[in-house]
Amino acid sequence: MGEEVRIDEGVADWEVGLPSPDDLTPLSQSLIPAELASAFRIQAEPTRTLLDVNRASQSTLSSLRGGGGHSSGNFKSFSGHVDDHVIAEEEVEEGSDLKKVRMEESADDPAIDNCTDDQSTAAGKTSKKARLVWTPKLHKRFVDAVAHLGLKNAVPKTIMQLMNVDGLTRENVASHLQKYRLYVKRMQGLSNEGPSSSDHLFASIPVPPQSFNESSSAGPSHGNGIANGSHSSVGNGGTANNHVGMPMPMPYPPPPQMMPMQMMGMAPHGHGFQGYEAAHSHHNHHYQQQYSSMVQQQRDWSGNKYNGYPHHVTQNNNKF
DNA sequence: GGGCCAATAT
DNA sequence: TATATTGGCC
Repeated sequence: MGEEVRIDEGVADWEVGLPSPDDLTPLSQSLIPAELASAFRIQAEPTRTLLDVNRASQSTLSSLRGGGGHSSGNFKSFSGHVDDHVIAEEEVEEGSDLKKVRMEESADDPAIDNCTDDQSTAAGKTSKKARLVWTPKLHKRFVDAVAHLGLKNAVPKTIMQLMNVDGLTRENVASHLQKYRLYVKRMQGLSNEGPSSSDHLFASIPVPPQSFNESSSAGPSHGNGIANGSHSSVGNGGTANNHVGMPMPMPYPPPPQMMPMQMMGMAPHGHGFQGYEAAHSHHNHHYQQQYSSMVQQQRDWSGNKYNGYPHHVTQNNNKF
């Protein structure tokens, strides 16, 4: 507060301190090493000139502004503020796999005296927290996992294991699970009513019918109240809602063995994958959100095979 | 330690 | 707003 941005003859103060053009990787420069590109069958970008880049930018802009808008204006303006360091890469939902993009937060600026905190410390390693974005696909996997385990076993740890997603942590799942349970409870509560306008994500994927297997007897002597909620057991009684009687992903609990999903990567050979979900197509999803799927993170996603995406990022993507 | 949940932070 | 983190509790 109190910081004023003065604009003088087109030059704003905020420009001070920004890296000079020379320090930046020009857009016209390909960020993908040739070997990498060929490894992923990525067509080598024809060297672009600055002019090309500019032209492309303009056409992008005009298409965004123009009638090109697919849905109601829902695009993130880049003009805004760099809110949280989470930058999302648009995802092509159709048939495409998840992408994870890690943006390096130029946490630089040691110059900024009072860098209040954040997690400085850590010797140089500015590890910013990773924020996982639950894309429809990821969520689908999550729901499937929950469905496969009985409610009883659907705990963060097992869900996480079942999902078998590379950088996913128990905390990620726990957090999501918490929210998901709330959503499910709400839905069951008012057994008729569409989703509450929020949670488009959850609404787009039917919540699986209540536990099948899992002996109901085993009372969760544990503290949690989920199992024995006072609310009417949703059991079959619910009937009314549960929109589509969605075919269960899997009839019984045979180990689903989903194929590991790499959040960002995809097999070099492209679309052969996702067999599991492909089976049940509900073309009902029309999400109107930007599906930014990615995780911005700094920690090493141990287990990750690749890290980058052919798009940007990866500049200081060391170790290989 | 793991899990649940509510509240709170980012 | 969505996700993460924390604290209390079992």
